[in-house]
Amino acid sequence: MNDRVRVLLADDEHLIRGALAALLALEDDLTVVAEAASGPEALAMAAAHRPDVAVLDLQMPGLDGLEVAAELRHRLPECRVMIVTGHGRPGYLKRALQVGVRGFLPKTVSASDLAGIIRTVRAGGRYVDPELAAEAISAGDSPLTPRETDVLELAADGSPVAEIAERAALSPGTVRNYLSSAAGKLGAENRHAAVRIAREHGWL
Amino acid sequence: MNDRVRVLLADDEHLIRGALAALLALEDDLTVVAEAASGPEALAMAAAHRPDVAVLDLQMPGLDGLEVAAELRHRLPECRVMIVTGHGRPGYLKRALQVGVRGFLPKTVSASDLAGIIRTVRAGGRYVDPELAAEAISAGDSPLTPRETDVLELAADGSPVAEIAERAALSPGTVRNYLSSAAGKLGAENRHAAVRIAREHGWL
DNA sequence: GGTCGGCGGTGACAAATGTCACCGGTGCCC
DNA sequence: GGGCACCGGTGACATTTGTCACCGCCGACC
Repeated sequence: MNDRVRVLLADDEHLIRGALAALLALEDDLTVVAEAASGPEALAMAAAHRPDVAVLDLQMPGLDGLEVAAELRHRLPECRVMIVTGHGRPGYLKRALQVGVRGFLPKTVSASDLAGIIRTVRAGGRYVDPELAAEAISAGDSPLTPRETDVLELAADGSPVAEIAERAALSPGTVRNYLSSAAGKLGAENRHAAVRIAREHGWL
Repeated sequence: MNDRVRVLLADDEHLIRGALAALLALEDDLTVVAEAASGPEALAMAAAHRPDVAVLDLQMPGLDGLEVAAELRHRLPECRVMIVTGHGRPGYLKRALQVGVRGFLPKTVSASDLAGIIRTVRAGGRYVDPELAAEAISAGDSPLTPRETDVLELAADGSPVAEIAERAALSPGTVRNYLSSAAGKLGAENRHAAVRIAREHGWL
């Protein structure tokens, strides 16, 4: 395999994306074949340029990195996907691995590390930042049922129960039961603290 | 002035900081004399290297960009300060200008723009991203009194009123009055929605 | 001096919320 | 078939909360 590694770079922050592209261009065996500033754009560029490795920012307009990764898995199975994140909460990592992401790292790594990881992933390997991995493991799985998670998510903006019930097409009593149960499982004093705790663990 | 512009770069994300340093190094008239990964480190490096321009990320461990900017203003008045932010909420901009920041821009600008803005700021000019400026102006000032803001901040983690009252050394009744007043001013249905709205406007 | 806004407080009341017990239905697994 | 967990719901109850009126005390401003 003497071809250069074809890389797709997706990040909504031009400054970072441009800088990254410049740095990766310094590596002899890497070529940035496409750049994107949003989720949908990343998908389009991937389809057009068929990169070997896609480096996706977690937070992007339109579709976030995980959604793009899930799509890419179906549309371009041979393309390896890596997620780069600013300040990553655990939970994202787990979801990322579930959609077939091969690399997951914070932006605190150095550029030369990034290049090395791209090569590793290209060769079929995996890389997960040790610190994020440790956090994810210690955080564990969400104790909430799917429905509890849904309702808690609807409660996230501080809406009163009546509104949540309407949006969830549930009885207000049921909503309160779910919220009470969720708050109990999370050790929160009320649903609002529960939202915060779930957010911190990446369960929301 | 044929000296090169001495730049301090502070960002907790190595990847970005390194990439930025590499890009700025390509400019003939700019020199990155120091890098920092945290607020306190930024202050130390600034004191040691006395840069002409400090480029600070808004969110950093220890002290955030605004706090560093405020300190620098006293300790190194001749050093111009610029703030770079990922996804900036309005309100930060206003506070930034109040502590004497000369440039305020999102990370969506290009590297060449950044270099140009560094030169502008170095020459005594100012630069504020037009989009952020528009948001800040339309957002306007906080309608909350200082005390209301304090109490709302204590309510931000979802604590019950009794706990807020204790932490604020206030009577529970007074706390409820402040929260009610704040929610009214912000058009929120309850204090939790009020917290969210205040956050979105950068008033918290 | 008077007015006004912010601060801190009290008391009372209505509404929202949290909590518990309990119901039926479903699907899964042993 | 019997457990068991999840879903959706009802009703009752105590607590928390939001809301309002009203109090005094400052300090600023006219």
